[in-house]
Amino acid sequence: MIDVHLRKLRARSDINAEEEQFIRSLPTDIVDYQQDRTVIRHGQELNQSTLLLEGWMAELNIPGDFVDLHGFTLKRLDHDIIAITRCRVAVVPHDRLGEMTERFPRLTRIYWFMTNVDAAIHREWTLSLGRRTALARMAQLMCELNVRLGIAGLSEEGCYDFPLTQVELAECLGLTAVHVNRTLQELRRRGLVDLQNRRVTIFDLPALEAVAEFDDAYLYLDKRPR
Amino acid sequence: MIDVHLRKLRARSDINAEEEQFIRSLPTDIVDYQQDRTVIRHGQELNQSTLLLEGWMAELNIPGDFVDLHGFTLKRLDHDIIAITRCRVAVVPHDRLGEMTERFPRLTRIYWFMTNVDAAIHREWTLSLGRRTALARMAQLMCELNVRLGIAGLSEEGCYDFPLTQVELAECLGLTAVHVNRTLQELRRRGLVDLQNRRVTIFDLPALEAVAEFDDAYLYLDKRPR
DNA sequence: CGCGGTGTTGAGACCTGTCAAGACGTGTGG
DNA sequence: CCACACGTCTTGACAGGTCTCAACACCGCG
Repeated sequence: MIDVHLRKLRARSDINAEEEQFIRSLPTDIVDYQQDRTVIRHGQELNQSTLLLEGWMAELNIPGDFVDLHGFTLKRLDHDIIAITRCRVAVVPHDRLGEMTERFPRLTRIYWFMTNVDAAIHREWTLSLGRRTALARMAQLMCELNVRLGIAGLSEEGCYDFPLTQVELAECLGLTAVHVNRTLQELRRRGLVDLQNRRVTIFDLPALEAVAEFDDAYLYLDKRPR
Repeated sequence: MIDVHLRKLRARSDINAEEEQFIRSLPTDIVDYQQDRTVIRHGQELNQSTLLLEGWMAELNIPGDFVDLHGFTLKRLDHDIIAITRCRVAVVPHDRLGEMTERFPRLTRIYWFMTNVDAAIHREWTLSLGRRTALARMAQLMCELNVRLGIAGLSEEGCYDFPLTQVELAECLGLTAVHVNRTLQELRRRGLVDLQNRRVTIFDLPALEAVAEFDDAYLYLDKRPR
């Protein structure tokens, strides 16, 4: 179950057997959440982190993501995290992560790195919101998710499940639902991509990337010693 | 010189004598940059990080900020960093930071925490760009800088130096320079804040915070064990 | 069958961008 | 000292992207 997480790590860093074993020993519990459940409330004191195994959570967290790894050092979040779909998560107590920082410096750097990648994605969104039109932002989101879901093994030939409603999608993009609707129509009209029945189908990836001015540098997909 | 950085750390975490000594031993060099110099180019391979001691750098880095601490694990940046003013920095080789992760787990968690705070600030900006008007965004920027510069000892009674031109400010806020100009006039007209001669003067902080819907939770100013 | 959530469409308003021009200040060279 | 260039700030008129409000269609579900 946790393999999707290891896949995500290994897209950016090598993980040796000892490290893998430690990672696999991190969770103490597996918990399921119903759709629309508030999983983490902002301000709430945290002593554990949440590794998403199945389902989607707000802020576009997908399987394999450590949705509140930053909570390990922040000790509380300044935003809520909501289960967009029914979800299954692995619970990792902060004590274990603290132990990691004591015993596995390299793994610590790797997880530190992962939170920095999350931050880089948010920086890119900030740029996107400031400088791009709704069409380009939407296109970029589709491109980014195609890559991230591809790593998780959840995207095939430009098709992937996308469980957000247009209202939720609008919140992600800083738009209104009405404008999201019109933007989606425009993307379909141009033959780039379609979103129907909670599923994205990319017809013309190069053209979509061009509209989005997509450059995957900010996803840090190259392996380097960390 | 590095005291401004320690002040920033101590606003959020206790630092003991041994840790302080190690922090003070981190830099190997002090370097000056001229105004408008590109300090770090995106994509460039990094083996050192840059601790800003004096001056401002792009993305609103102020004295005390580790402008590319995330570069320690990312190994390259996806954006440039430019000296907005003449700057003085301390250079910290990644080897030393690597050593920190081996020998000082608590300090590692604290610096990890600091990059997560930077990320939280960017998340807040993302929200801001998506949901707030130009007026509210500008107001929030002034509020945030008042707090951050206050910690650095560079703000007094709501007055602080602010070296950005309106063009640069526009880039930060995702606006045009023309609209920044009009927004500044509106803020002044309302008696909230003024920006003249590269200096911000806040007349009515509570009202400014109200316009900005400012809540400093995302700056994580409370001390907790990390 | 009715209801709520979701998706779709239209009309008009508003915020912000674009383009263009001028004012002001500062430093440089003659 | 003046003339000039340049960056920055300011203002105006207009265009365009996005929002708001409202209404309606569709659909799964109780």
